[in-house]
Amino acid sequence: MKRSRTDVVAAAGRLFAERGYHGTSMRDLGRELGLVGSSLYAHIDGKQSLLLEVVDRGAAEFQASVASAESATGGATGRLQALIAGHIDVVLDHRDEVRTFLNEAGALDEAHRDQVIAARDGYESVFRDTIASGIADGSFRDDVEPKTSAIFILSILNALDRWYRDTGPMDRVDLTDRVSAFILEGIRAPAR
Amino acid sequence: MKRSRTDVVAAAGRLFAERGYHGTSMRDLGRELGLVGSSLYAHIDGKQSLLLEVVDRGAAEFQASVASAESATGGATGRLQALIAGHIDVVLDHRDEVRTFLNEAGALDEAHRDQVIAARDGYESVFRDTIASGIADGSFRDDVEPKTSAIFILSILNALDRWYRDTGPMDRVDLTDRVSAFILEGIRAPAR
DNA sequence: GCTTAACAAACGAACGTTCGTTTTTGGTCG
DNA sequence: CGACCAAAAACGAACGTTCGTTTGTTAAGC
Repeated sequence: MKRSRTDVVAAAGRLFAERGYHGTSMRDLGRELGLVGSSLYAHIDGKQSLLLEVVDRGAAEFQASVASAESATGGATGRLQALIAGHIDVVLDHRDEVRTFLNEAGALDEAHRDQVIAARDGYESVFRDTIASGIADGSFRDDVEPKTSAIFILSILNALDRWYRDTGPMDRVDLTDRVSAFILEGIRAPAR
Repeated sequence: MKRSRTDVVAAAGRLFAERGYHGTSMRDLGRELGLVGSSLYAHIDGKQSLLLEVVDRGAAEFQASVASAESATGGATGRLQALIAGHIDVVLDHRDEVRTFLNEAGALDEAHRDQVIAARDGYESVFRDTIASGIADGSFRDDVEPKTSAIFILSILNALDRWYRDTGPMDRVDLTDRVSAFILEGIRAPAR
């Protein structure tokens, strides 16, 4: 049976996401593809480079998403909502790569791990800057801290894949609306 | 040098939290304590039972915290704030056990993993019920979903240990206030 | 001096990876 | 269309290493 390099990377993403890098053996990965472990080396350099490829794929999805949210209209609020919607789609459409990107970067060698951390920080800064500009133009409260709020928002978004299923009672538009409402309005009832 | 069982469990928590269960070898753990790997077996049954003990310790901290928040005053809002403050203290005062509890439960055998999942769900339900009672008495908006909101709140709280340091510019009271404000009020500026 | 802790050595199993060989594949030509 | 063939893919066996754990023995503490 002919397998392509892409098949191997996809299967690696699945297993790394599910069991972690150290919890996945090359023989496990082979079995996932109906192969014996050593056969994988016809397609890839080794386990570590496989992890790198999966993680890079996750990072690239976020980068593509943020690029397309650049053009959002509706001021800081509209821009933030576009960032949120884009993030949700990335997390849910590329679960395995994103999970690996978020949870298994620590298994990379130091140089690549530092790259991932820098990429995450750059991504976070887009949220931070959007919040800061919303404070400046009066869209957001002036007592929120951009840095802290950005982290709170990303904490919610990055945890979505742990519990949300497209097959559940809530569709993705509902989900996005609820996330946005929670972030923008909180849960307290407005004073009457 | 005399080591106690407690020392071993504490060191295991440290390494499991930092490198993951599968990323930590018994020889690594021995080295952490100035021992050779096989010496650990004078204190513990094996690696798996060590993981179980660390995870149980994390679960117990949450249980103790929720028990002491039972007596909070101030209606649903006060109760929720007490739950938040308690959760923050548990996460930051028991980082290693909590991290292991949250991230490494998948490395447990199925029976114990199911126990952990049940414990987490029970804990989440306290948040859910508090939110539901706050909706019922008018403290919270009536268009929030208790289940979804509880998950959002816990997503923020469980991610704290990834970025917050007590040594930073923000002390723990500040942190707790910012988290509470974000959850209760959101970030949007109130209409004028 | 008796219990407890730590050791060094060894166990079989599993790890990532290499290697030489066999099988499968897709294109080319009679 | 079937026969051939180079290239690619999969294999089984083996490598050196590391894994979790067991065992018998030595050192340390009350």
